[in-house]
Amino acid sequence: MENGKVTIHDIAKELNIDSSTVSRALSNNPRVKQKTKDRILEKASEMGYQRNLLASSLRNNKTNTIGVIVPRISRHFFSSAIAGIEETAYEAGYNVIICQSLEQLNREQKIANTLLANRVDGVLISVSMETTDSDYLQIFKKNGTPLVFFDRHCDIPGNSNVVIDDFQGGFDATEHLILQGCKKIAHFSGPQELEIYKNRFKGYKSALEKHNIKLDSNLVIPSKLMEIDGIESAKKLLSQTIPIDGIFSSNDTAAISALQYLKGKGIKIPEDIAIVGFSNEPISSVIEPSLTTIDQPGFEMGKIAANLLLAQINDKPDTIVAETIILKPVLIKRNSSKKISE
Amino acid sequence: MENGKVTIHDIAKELNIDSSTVSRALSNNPRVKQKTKDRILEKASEMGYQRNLLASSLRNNKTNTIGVIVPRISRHFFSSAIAGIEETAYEAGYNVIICQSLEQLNREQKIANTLLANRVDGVLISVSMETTDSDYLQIFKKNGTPLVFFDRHCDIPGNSNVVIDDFQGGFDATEHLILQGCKKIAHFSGPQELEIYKNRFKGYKSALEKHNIKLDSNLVIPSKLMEIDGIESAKKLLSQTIPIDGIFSSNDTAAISALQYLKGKGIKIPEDIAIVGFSNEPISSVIEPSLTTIDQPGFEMGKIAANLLLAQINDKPDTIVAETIILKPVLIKRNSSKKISE
DNA sequence: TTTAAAAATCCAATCGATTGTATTTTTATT
DNA sequence: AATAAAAATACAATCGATTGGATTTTTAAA
Repeated sequence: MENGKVTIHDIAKELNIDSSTVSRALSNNPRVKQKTKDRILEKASEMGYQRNLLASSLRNNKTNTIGVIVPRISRHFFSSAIAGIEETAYEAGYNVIICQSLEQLNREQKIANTLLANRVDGVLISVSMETTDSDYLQIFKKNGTPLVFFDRHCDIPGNSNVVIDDFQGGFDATEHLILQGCKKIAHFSGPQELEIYKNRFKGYKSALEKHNIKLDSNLVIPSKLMEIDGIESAKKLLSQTIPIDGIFSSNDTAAISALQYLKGKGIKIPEDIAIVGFSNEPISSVIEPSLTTIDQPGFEMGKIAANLLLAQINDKPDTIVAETIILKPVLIKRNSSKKISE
Repeated sequence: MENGKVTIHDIAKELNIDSSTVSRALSNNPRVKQKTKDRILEKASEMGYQRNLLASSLRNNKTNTIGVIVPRISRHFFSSAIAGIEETAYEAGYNVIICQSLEQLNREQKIANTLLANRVDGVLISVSMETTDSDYLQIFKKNGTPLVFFDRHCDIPGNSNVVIDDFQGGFDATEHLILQGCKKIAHFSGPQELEIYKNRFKGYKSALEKHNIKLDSNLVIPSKLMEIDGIESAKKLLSQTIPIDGIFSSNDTAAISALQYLKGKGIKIPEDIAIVGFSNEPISSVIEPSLTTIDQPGFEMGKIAANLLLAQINDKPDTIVAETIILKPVLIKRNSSKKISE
């Protein structure tokens, strides 16, 4: 009371009954008579009672909370995924704790520990660019806390993932450029330790191969695909004096900054160089020329991932089966790659 | 142990000592001999011990966690503010729970209750567009939980706020249009129950007055300033047959969708109609023509708001003084308003 | 060696809600 | 009215960490 918080004991004292009866009344347990329930409920609201979830969770060994770790909440794909996660979780009576690693491994590790210390019932994660070593994630298995990857996943046996078909996405993006007439297609690749970037690169290679274009490793520029990296990669390409006519970037961020840089250098997009990105960030439809890209269904991925996680939380530990759900990517054709009018 | 979670009692049993000694050792209490501490610490890490923060917080009546409620995490301004909040909070040893109201009052209320039930030590809030009645926020005072507003605030006596000078921002935006030669300036206004939109509107009126332009209430279009509202508002303006030559929108979202709509209608921006937005979302620098807008220092606001909140958390309840910190807005001149080359 | 002081450790209550078991009260039956 | 059955409520332990006070052990001084 003094600290402003009313407990079931305060209510019990006021009504001269036992706190266990109050507890049962508040959770509508049939062991309490309706008349008593009414008295308790009224007194509770009169006193401004609010259940202490810390005590409740401690006793029940369940927090009804799931944690979400993403690189950054400001990225449209991730905020869409979070929206999907929240919708699913709220419907099932779960709360969601959102955390961002800011692409830093050490932050990601700290967050994971904090979530576990707070005894979340499960965690959804899309790992940072630095998470090339996923050993630390073993702690989830040790703790018996379900973990589900979405989008940026690690290849951990026995773990569930929700991803899009990155290989197909990379293939479609690259083939699209080829069909538009590009012969010398560069690729902005992300950290190859991450499955998604590895697979997008594989898709790129496969499309080239299909169309009998030889892979030129000088045209593959690895980076972390940040804004600055797009510019640096574009510079590098220009300095190489190999005349390229297309770029497939593993994300929109780098594609957009490269596009702006190249435009500033007087290079015509798409006439001189066609560009395709990946993710379909909102900015990609606004920039001029608008950016051709691969759409990732963030909201849907979030919902599916949350459903998978909730299933694991409610299943018995032995019953859990690892699932990997692969969604289809969709090529969004815009002006940055329009060499041929259809 | 069976559920995978090691407790201090498990460690105590292993070492044949009391759990209170383990607890003290883990928090480096001088009452425990160094040699014992070493044994305990080693055993703890060997067993994979992790402090149960639920139990700890319950006992200490402190969670070292603050809650943040924003309309949407995907808005650049808010994610910047969150970054500032997190930086400040982490440095001070606090965790942050991020929640989004999605501009819905009932969601905002639920979130507030959940945060209180989870016994966060304090809350930072930027209210939804629907929060025209802030009565429910009284629960924070009743609970003794510090609450600090940032950006979208309510006028609650005794509460601290961190805002920018919205009046000045509205004034600067409008005067800028006037100085560019606009005579008929429309205004997209937000919900007038929210202080920020009221003040931006006041700034608009004041600038008109200063330059002897009569306010035409037909040119003031109220809405929730969502993407769709920008388009609807633009349509409405065009249908009125009053020839306008400038628009000051209370946010970038509506400004941008209006700009795109008008462009689609063959109207030249800025030659026919000049546009100024508010917030400096990243997209505003990419769109063509780039959008003149008012920059809001989100990161800085987040840091200041978090510092205010932390001070309140650590102060004695009687010592708390309500503060309202007003930051200066900055006009970012871009092409959407460039009628006169300087 | 005795004894006081200091250091180290243990005991037990507490935080607030939950729940199995025990007890009391009410209702129904004879 | 007596008694069994059922309903309602009370008691007490528990979840895991913390902490004031009591007890034991160690160290130092006499």
